[in-house]
Amino acid sequence: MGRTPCCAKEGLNRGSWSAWEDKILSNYVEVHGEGKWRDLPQRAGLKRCGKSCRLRWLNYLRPDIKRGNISSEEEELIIRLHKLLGNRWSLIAGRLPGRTDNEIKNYWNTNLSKRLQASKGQNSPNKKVENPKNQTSGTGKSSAEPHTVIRTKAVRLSKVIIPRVQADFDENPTPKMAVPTSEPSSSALEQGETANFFMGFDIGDLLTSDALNSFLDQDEEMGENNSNGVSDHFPPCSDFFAPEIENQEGVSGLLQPSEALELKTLASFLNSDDEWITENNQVP
DNA sequence: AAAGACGCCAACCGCAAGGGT
DNA sequence: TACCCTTGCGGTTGGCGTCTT
Repeated sequence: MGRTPCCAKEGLNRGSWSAWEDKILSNYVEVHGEGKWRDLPQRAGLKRCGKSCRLRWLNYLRPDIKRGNISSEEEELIIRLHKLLGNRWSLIAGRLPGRTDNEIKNYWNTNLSKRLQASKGQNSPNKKVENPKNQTSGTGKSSAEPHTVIRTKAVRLSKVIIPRVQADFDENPTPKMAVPTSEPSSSALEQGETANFFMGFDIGDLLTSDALNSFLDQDEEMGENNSNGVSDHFPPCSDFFAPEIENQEGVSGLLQPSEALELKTLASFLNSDDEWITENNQVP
């Protein structure tokens, strides 16, 4: 017996939101701010569960939501970030201002995954290109062909995972992907300036568009990808990001303030005595 | 024109983390 | 330490519009 759904209470509305409900929710959040979602429906006078309200606000009603089609630039970024991050939709969405994780997830499942699958099929002539109609990712409505589904748990990132990196930051100040070594390098990490680097990239440089692109390009070049399209050579990039720190000023550039904070957090983590985990999940 | 198949996407679900007590 | 509550995440579903036959 599973847990009763959050909207199972009798009398609560489900399904599509009416314009009237949207207005009530928008007005309430604009006045009282986000948060306290559980109490919100009662306070606002909505017959919805808090979870539903939160989702509606985040995916549809927020004022900074960008409407309209995904541009080619955005699409390219999604593809590259997915290659790097896997199905970390919220992280990918964080790099596309105004886009939601749900929107990107849908766009990926309905457009990009099929297109990439088809192009892969073209690259390997022995493989038959399957009918895209048989490849809907999750509907279960039309999957006549069996296919492998890579599933990941929905988890929040709570630990910073430190890669084993070359200790040559001092000699190579220019952006360069560090190569994992057999031993974690403690000497470089003990030095203060190491905190300015992230996998061999200058953290300040990573906050610019060009450097981020360079970073993504080099990640793509890092050896084989696994079946999920994620580099096996390094753990997913997101594993290096620490949780956001509140009340710090962001940094302008392609990255969003929270991402800048993530890098800042990593930088401070490199100098901390907190838990260290290598790419093999071993504490050095 | 009608019916079935298909595609898209908003919304829902279950799970996990983190904070509070 | 254990439990509860809140929040956030990715996977999945259902409804509706469009396309095909």
